[in-house]
Amino acid sequence: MSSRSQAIADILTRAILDRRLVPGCKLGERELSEIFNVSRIVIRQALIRVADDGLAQIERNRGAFVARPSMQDAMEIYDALTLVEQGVAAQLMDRLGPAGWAELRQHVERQRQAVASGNHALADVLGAEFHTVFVRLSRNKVMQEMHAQLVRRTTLLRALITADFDYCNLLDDHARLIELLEKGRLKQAMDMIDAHHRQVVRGYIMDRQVFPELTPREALEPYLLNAGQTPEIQTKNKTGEKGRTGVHTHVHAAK
Amino acid sequence: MSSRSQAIADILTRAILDRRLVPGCKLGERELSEIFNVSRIVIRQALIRVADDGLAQIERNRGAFVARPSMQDAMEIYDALTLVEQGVAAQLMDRLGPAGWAELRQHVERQRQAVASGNHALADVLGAEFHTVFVRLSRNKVMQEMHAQLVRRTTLLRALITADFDYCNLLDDHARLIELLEKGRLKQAMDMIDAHHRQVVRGYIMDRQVFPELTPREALEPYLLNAGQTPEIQTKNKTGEKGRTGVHTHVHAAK
DNA sequence: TTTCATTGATTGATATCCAATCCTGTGTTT
DNA sequence: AAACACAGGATTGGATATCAATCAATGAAA
Repeated sequence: MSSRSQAIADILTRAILDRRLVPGCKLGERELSEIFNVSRIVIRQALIRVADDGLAQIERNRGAFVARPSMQDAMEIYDALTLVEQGVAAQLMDRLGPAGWAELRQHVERQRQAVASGNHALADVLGAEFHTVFVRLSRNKVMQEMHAQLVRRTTLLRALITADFDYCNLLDDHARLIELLEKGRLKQAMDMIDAHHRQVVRGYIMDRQVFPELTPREALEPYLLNAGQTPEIQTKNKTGEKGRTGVHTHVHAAK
Repeated sequence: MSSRSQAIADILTRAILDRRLVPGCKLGERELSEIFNVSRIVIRQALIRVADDGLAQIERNRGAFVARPSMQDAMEIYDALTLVEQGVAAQLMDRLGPAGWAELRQHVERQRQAVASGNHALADVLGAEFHTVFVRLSRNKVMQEMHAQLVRRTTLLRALITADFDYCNLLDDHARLIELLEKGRLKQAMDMIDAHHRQVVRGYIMDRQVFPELTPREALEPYLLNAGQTPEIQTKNKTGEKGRTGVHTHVHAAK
């Protein structure tokens, strides 16, 4: 197993992507160290990792906060995502074998079945996963990691916008993309990817107020099930928190 | 000013890219902490940053080493770089204004003058910088950072290969790329980028033995000029290193 | 009411200590 | 002599306590 700071960074990442830790939420070292029952140093290392991934930002002498990407950031992220997926599409058109196309079609089919059976949660996951599978078929780990990071950041964006529609569930887009690529119509496929993402960005309204839904402790509790072996700490916290538990703004105010 | 660990990570990165710290070189925490005169924890945080960037790898309970990318890694990195630069080329063809084209041409011209005046060092830097300028003109910070990371990794690769030719100095390629893009010949431009990179990878011979050219202390000394204020530590090290200074393999043996 | 100063809290960083793990050298056994 | 086992050293991963620097918020003074 890797280091504990990596494990904690993974949990924080999950919590952010699950929108349990919302953009602007303060990630205090002491608070997190008490939650995970580790020292502040491990937390710092975890925060460095999360910040390097673009999901948090560290301000000197102020602390770490869940990232609040701007509209400009959103456009840049989607532009980059478009670029990567278009490039992968071009590569796959040349290099992908029958087994690969079959896997893609099978994935879409599974999602179709999920939609048909009313399992919207699964359909959502499969819809988002399509892009990941798509890139994985390029058999390029470097590109996979780059793409995955971009996807994580788009997922974070979805905490800041009013999502009118589930863009990932556009089954038709995915199915048509496969069809176009197999027929060698690269230009049309790339335009579709571009339109796909442009449509999403156009729907963005980023002035939505983000307010604290959960405290970090509440947000992170579900991820600690396996490692929770110190109720003593929790009681200690309850008794030791004194008066500062009252009103706690967990949202980083815009400057 | 950012944190100390970030500054040290930057220095380590520079030293790796300058090939003063060669692939496989062990980056011991204690040794680095003595070199930079900081605590081991700061070094750990710096190493995490460098490793996240792909220039080092951390093995649990064994320590950090300068990354030794495989031939497979090299191909994937260049594939990704090709993909990104092709995508940027396509974007620039649509969106770049006259000022942008002028900047590109001016950059090539400056490199041409450097070559003409025999300043090969400057020509090298400008040649490598061309790709960076190219991507910067996309005005997409996300993509810029992604591209910069890929470039750093290719730079690391050059420590592992026998560089028969200076691929970045192919002035003609750069000039022709601009010309093609301005004329709207996207397909040809993209093929040129692909050929450019493919040519480089084909020239790679990665079974070159990497042997320790410098100890970390020697490698990092030039970067410490501004912050060097503790000769006391150095003398203490000299007297305190005892017998383990003898033969020290700085190269991580291949498994 | 505005400005300034003090105080409290948090971060950045150090030093020291301990446990776990890896590497190595030595000694023993076959 | 070769293979194995074991013990010790060295290094990493981590905890804890402590201190300085900085930010934020409160309260006092003009």
